[in-house]
Amino acid sequence: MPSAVAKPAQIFYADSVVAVLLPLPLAGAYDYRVGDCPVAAGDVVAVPLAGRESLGVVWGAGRGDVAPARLKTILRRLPARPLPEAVRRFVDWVAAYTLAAPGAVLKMAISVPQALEAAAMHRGCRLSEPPAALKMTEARRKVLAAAAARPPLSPADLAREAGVGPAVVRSLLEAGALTLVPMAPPPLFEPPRTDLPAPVLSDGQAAAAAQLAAPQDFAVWLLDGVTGSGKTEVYFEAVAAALNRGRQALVLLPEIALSAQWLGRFVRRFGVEPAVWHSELSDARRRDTWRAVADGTARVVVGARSALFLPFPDLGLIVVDEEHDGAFKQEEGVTYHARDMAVVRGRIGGLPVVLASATPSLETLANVQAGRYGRLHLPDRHAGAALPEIALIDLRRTPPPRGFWLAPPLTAAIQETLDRGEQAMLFLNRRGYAPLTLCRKCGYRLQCPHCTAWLVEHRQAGRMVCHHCGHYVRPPDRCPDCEAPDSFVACGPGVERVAEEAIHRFPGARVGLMASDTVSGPHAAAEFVRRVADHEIDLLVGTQIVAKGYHFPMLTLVGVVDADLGLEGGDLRAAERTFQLLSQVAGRAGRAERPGRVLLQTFQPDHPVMRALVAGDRDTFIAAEAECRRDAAMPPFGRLAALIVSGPDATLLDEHARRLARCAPQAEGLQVIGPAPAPMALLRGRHRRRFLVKATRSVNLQEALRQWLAACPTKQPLRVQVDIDPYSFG
DNA sequence: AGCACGCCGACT
DNA sequence: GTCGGCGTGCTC
Repeated sequence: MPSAVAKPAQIFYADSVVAVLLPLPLAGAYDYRVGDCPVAAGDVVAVPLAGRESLGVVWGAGRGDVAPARLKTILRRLPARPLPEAVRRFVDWVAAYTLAAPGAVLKMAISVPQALEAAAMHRGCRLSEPPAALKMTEARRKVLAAAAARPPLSPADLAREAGVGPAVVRSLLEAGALTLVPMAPPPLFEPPRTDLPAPVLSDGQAAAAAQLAAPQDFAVWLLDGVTGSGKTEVYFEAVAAALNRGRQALVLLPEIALSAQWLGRFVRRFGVEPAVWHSELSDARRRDTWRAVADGTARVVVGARSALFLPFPDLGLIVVDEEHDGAFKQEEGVTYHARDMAVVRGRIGGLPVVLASATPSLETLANVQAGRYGRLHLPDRHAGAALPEIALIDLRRTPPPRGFWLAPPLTAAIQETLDRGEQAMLFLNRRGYAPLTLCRKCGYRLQCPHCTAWLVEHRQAGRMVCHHCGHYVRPPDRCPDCEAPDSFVACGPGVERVAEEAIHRFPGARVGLMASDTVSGPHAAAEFVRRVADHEIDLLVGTQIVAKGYHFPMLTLVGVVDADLGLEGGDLRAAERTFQLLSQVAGRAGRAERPGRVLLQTFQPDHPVMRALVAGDRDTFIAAEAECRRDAAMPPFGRLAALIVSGPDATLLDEHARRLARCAPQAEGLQVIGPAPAPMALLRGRHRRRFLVKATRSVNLQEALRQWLAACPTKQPLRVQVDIDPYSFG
């Protein structure tokens, strides 16, 4: 169903009434009268709102449910490109699906107010008639020569080109030897080149690439291949094909800040950097990137989940890499799953969507089985590299020495690896020094005042930190409860403690610690990755950020300190997620010609996850998981929504939760469980209760929830948050 | 999301 | 007697 057939946009003239969607959490679009300037759907406009001015987007004809006397008139049309129809339909669809206010979803699409105003005028330096008495210097000569040889450049660029300081250009402008003339802004993104030599693909890769590169309307493909099988090269060919058809392409990655290696691969294939989109962009960069996407000069965007809401006028491909990754689920504000919404965006835009993973989600595999998605399988590691050998260390039989966390078989393997001059990695998905700190006299634990959580000691930072709200305190000198001095003792390992142990056990080795709080920001991460790649680090200790996408040729041993960690807590997806995470970590070991080895420390060597990892038998494990979910009518075989009610006062909250329970929907195929304390019963100072709503696939879950919430409205300061398809719940 | 309106405590 | 705290409610 191609939607590329452009309908001529309806134009609304003076005095007609249009609906304008405002980027606010309102129930719907507001009607406004059109002023002297005609507008069309998608136009960005400024409108009066409660005595102020707000931006908004013309959404269509007015709804006519507000008295004409109350209507206000659109103030002006902004010079931004109109929001494409596909994006507007996408906003409506996401709002209806997630039960978010349409305006709240629109806000994600026009989150860059400065991008909507006229672009600042760019000025370039051009040679003018030199004044008679211009004092000539070497630096000035260089600048004038540079200016003569080129089209106008900005003063800063001209100075750089001439190899002089900016003051020289300024003085020449003041002297009148150079004048500023208006110029087109320099392009921020060069068009990617598709004519560079593509890497040599294996037969399997080539077949998959050919399938993806073929012209197609909406279709979803699972690109299923083990770590190192060359999925990236394959989807790059799909990107190249989209570019050759004159379309834009979007690649979603779970952790954009950390993928300097990914960018390097892109540059090698396409000769230029793609446009990058994530939350840490500077305001100016964000504004310029948004505009470049809207006007089509950004041909390829790589970004985190929010890039899905960029105003692509001509999107021709979406790739979701590591599609199983939980980071695609947005949990705050509008709760949506970027992988699922990518599929929706593809359907609306009539374009193919590629979901790539070595360990696809059960949801995606179920869609493959049902025939909704196609599957392209890459069975082998590229260039004949062997898959790592995975073995278990049974902590019941070979425990570490008292007070240590690395068992003898693991330390022996690390020593061998280091002796061979290779690198090893220790993985533990737990930040800080120890997960638990308590008073050895009275058992007192330091708790976060705003959350249901203990404070975690971060020894490097000298703080006790809450991992949920960021609250921290200095470690107290004496127990706040029994006042015993220096009585706190760390229980269990965090990465800092494992790093400490590694330094102690392997005195000659250069140990590097990588966690999201020890390498802050993209630059620090890139520098750390470079040090590992250049073998300035022998033994790498890290949390899950080391599991994502890096590949270090000399890294041949991966030790998982606590493979059981993710299995605690009885979460629906605990086993699936542990399998995915440990598979991904294991994939860090050995590539190219050096075989890798993975050792998992576990107390549960018979657990299906451990057995599947050792046997390399993903499919049997997934089939068993799927069977459990089917029996329990849980996703992807049934539908699920979570309703979190929160408020500062627990008593008022419980009262309202009981009220909600009384008017809970009762329907065939629909079951409401709760209220129960939410997994974080206190978060950032708000108490939380949760309902789970289970439904069969035939039930209109959104409609049932809408009616429920309408029948039992929630008043400030209480709040309800709806989470359709919740991802994690204890 | 802002912003005004409105009703109860510490100051000129 | 006022200034101001933020709870509540509205914006076409």
